[in-house]
Amino acid sequence: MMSSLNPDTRKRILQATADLLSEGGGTGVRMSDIAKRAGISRQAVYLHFANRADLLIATTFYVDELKDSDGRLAPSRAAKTGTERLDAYIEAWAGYLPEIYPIGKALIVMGPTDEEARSAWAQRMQDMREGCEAAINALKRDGDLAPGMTAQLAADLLWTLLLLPNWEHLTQICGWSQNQYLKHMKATARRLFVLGA
Amino acid sequence: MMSSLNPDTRKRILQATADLLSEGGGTGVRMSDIAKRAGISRQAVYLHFANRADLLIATTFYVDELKDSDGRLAPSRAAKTGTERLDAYIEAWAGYLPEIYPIGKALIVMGPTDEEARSAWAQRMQDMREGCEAAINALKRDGDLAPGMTAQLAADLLWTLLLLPNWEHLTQICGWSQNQYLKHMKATARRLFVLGA
DNA sequence: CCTTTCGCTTGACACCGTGTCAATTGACAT
DNA sequence: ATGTCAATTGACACGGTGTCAAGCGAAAGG
Repeated sequence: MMSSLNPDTRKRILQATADLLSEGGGTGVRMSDIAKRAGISRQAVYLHFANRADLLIATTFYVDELKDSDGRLAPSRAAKTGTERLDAYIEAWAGYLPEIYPIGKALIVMGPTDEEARSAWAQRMQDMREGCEAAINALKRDGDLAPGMTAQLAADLLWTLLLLPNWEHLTQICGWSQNQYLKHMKATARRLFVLGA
Repeated sequence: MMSSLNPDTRKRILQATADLLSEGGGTGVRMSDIAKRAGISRQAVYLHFANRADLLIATTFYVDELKDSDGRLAPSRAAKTGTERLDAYIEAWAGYLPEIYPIGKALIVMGPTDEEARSAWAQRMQDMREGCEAAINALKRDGDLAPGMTAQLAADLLWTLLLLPNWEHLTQICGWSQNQYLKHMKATARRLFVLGA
């Protein structure tokens, strides 16, 4: 339907969106700003994307592709022990977070007023939960899940712990570096979920 | 400055705001909705509150007063051991969360576009951090802080763990009951912060 | 060389929610 | 009766999203 349009222009829009969101921390970016940055008219943006939510969602995929986001998960899948898998998964996610943060924040911000944006982000979070479950299940398979922890409970907790707003809070309000985030999330997860840690 | 206006009307506005936010989960409440519910004109709301952020902030105080929010903290302050204090603080906060949730969410949602809303909520979170620090410090005083934990690190983690979006996520997405939230947060905090737990 | 098509531009406009303003009403006091 | 005062009414500006119609320039095809 929109296949007749210039794919270069489309890419410039996506890049402009990603850039502006990064600069603005995921907020305060209007359609007109994006158009200006891409060097086209505001209306031309609507020739390529139905609306703002649509554009933001397309930008998440653009960023994923650009940064090879799922290549990042390979070490986690390759891990032998559950503990290794937990570590590797947190490492992958922690690396992904700063990349997806601006656009993720933008989606979260528009969530309350836009069902499309809300459900697109919710879908990503569901995917992320599967990673958490897989790590926890590997732990359980090894008999290394901490006592008093069901797989369900542990997955819920790990999932919640790793949510983007927590990363934002720890790095921006508490002043943690990315390395500290990674280190402390790994230590926290071990302590919470791994038997005798 | 606005003291000449009818205090009953002011109260009706605040109550209408609190009610509507509760019903709407903190989103989708417009000035006109509030006015209608309070039985006055939209403009009359502006006679009592300078703007939407102002009204929301006043509503937080109204709710605090209505629910005796700081009376809730007494058990925490009275706790003898650090572990007791940690438990009591989480209990107090967990009881507060469902009450403040709708209006807190509304403030969070408008944060990105309204500095007044943003900083009002940030202030509440700073106050909450002091409670976290006090509990952690009591633990440290008792020599019961888990090894590898500095007071700073533990306070950051506890603070983050208890943030409103996490409560929202656990109760609304993961389906935890309020009792489960309370129980698992206490268990998680003990496991993370208390020596040999 | 003329015409069509295509990707984009230009400018106007509707909609929504917030916030502002001026004129007015109706009740209650002095 | 006069004034004061809370609140009403209706109009309007603004900013951001989304829509529409007309036009323009370059490239392609006869």
